[in-house]
Amino acid sequence: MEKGWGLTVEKSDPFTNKPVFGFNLSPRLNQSPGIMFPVNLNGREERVAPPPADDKRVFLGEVDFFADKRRSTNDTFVVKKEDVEAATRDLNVNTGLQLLTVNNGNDQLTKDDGISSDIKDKKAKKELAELQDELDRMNAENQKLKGMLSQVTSNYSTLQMHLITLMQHQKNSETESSLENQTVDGKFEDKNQENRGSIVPRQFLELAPGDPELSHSSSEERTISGSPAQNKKMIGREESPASEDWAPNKAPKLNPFKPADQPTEATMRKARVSVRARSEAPMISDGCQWRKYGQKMAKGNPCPRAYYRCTMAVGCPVRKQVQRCAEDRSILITTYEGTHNHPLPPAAMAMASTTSAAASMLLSGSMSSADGLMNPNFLARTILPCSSNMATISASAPFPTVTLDLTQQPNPLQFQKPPPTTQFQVPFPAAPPPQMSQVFGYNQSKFSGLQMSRDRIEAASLPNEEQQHPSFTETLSAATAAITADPNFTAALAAAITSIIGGSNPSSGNNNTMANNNSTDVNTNSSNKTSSFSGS
DNA sequence: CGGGTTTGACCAGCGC
DNA sequence: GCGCTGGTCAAACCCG
Repeated sequence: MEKGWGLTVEKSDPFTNKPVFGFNLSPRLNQSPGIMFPVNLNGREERVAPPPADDKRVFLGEVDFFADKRRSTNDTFVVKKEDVEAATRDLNVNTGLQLLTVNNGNDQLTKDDGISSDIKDKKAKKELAELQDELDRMNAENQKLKGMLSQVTSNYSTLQMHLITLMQHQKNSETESSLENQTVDGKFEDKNQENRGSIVPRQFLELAPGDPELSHSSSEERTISGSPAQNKKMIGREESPASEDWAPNKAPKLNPFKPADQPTEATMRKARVSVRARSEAPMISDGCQWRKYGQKMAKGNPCPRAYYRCTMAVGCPVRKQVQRCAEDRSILITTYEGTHNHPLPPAAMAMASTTSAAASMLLSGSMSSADGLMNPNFLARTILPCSSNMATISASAPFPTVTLDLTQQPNPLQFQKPPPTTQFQVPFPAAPPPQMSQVFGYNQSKFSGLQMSRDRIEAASLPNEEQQHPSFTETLSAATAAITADPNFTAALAAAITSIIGGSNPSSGNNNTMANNNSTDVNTNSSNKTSSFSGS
């Protein structure tokens, strides 16, 4: 090879701006630039087909292959100066590649003069590259095994929950008819009907601990907890006098179902909905009345975590935790747990519906499809296909948690160019077991509507009645906007969830009699959003 | 004075 | 068994 210029060519990823590959060119690069590039790889020449002018991806893939090979050698090849100029010109014209460096031929010659040291250097670098490749392979294998372990664990949990659910449903079927006839008046029966169409799955409501009506607890049963000392002795601290009104703690005792049902109930009760929103206020106003009952410093976060319980009714089991995000203290993380057992003003009812719906959505989704829980991210994408960056589901947390991240605006591109359709698969099988629809109190079409929000986006212009549901994009955008404008975001958030679930009007829920209540906590704008989002 | 907050103590669960 | 951590309790305190 004669003296000349070394030529190193790299191409950057147009999105990340990072080099995605690079290679050295031989002196004969300019021979047939429009057809084949002679590329010198590890001492031998190969020819690389130039990319189709309109398809960069093909080219990227092809050259990526060579880029891998290039890692095993740091050869720099020598070309003539005039060839460099021609090659550069041809490259720019034919491929859009950029000439990054041109090595001076004299420097190259100096390197070539020390043949032995150069060979040693090459050998060492080659070994290093091989070790690096080996390390990469091991890392990849490790990640693969981790993923497999996670899947197996999740799958086990899913199957376990599924089994418990089926068992409970069987018991429900056995006891339902008799229980429905035992209502003191027609009140429960009416609400029961409403619950079936509510966004809150009936099972979830039934399991709402301490709910005197929805849990079918008779007044006599409710008074059982009036013996704190006894309860504390029998069940432990959770039945302490101070917590006697805390339905979650006494639910196992009051539940008419058999002990075999309790694991499911505990899981349902522990489902949580976490909302991340930017707020300078110490606590988000969500329409409920809360009493602070504790504060702790949580590990890994310099900001204390505050514990609140709902005080709108004696014995309401709903709790929430409020903590600022350690990374960004302008973000307030509010975690809700439980279901209200009392009438609520519209704003509070919206949040109650939100948390219940989101929690039940998580639980029902995970229990209905092993595939869903096997990959929590997949489940999250499936539940909220248009907002994978806004809603996440944690299956590994101590309690299943839905996290709604409302700190950022949705990415418009994400909705205009959705991911491949495989990510939009409905977690339910095409024909879900009939007991599933019954157990969770909503029909498949509603849940399917949740999955079809992308279709709604695409067909938003059609004046079809069924498409008048706002897409999740629209809803969440509006919700986020509402939060930005007003920390009292309950209705907007509820609207988002409600829309996802299938557009059940919150006012048709079990507390619809409160819809006309005048609550000072109700934000007018938010209320309007609620009604408009769930209008159909 | 009633209701809410603060804060140290207590308990349960979990990992080592 | 021990220590750590999260969750809760409850007396003391604060405030309107």
